[in-house]
Amino acid sequence: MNDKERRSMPLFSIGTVMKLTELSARQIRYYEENKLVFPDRTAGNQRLFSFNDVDRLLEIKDLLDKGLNLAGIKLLLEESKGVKEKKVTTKETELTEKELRKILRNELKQPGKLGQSNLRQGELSRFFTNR
Amino acid sequence: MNDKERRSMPLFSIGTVMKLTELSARQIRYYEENKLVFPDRTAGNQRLFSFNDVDRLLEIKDLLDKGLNLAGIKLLLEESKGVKEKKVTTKETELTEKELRKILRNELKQPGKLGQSNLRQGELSRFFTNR
DNA sequence: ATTTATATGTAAGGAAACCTAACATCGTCT
DNA sequence: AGACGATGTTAGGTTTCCTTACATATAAAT
Repeated sequence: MNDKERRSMPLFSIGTVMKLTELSARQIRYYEENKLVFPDRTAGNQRLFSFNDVDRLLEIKDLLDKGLNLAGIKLLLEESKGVKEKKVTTKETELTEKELRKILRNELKQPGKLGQSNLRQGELSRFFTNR
Repeated sequence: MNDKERRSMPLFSIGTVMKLTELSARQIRYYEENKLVFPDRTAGNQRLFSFNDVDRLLEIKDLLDKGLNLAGIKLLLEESKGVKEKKVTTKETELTEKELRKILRNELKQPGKLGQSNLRQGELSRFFTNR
């Protein structure tokens, strides 16, 4: 079992994730609905989250606090996820990318804000795993 | 949040622990009943296990495979838990300790056996935490 | 060879946690 | 005012978990 596997193991119920991230169940499910996280499911269809999922949720929370909207966050997360898939940068994607720039310019002009959560982005996996 | 806290954080449902340890719910609850593990509880009385709890269960499983009984395992785990509390080694404790020796002598004479679980004792926390 | 004790399985009834879907609300942008 | 995005809340249903009790298999003691 390597580290990658460990961090993507489905371990946590939504209740535990709520405490870990201080997000509501509604929020977590809404982010999933918008393709920002992809928790596993039990045989009975209940969500099971991994360390990676929790980290991702903390990141989402952080970016929301900074004024981004979910569409922008999704693009950011996809982008950072690797420069792969560089092939078909369709018009559609181009538009949304332009949108992102606009959003970043428009919304990120009020820097700082506050946005302090119980756990910070990346902290969970740093704490619990070996890299 | 230090490492000790991390490892004792109540995180896992019994369902997750079952998969992690390959023990049945019955077994896990029975070990708790016999004071071998002490999982937390949610507000609604459902068990929540920490990394330490899971490690402990793996250790129990290992020792059971080696032929020890729960009483012996309990003594072993308490003993290794620190040489503190050395004060009142009551007659009662002495007897049970003598008992343990006997059990160890009697039952541990068939060494090896097999006892290979999915995860080995201590492995979980080694994998998931930084020490 | 019974009896006794230990460890585990299984079933029943109930409670907690979770699920989806729908509607409500609140703030921001147009 | 209206539309949209993000979240709250509620309802009805399902899954998971709880305790308790009884059954069983193996090993130990009588």
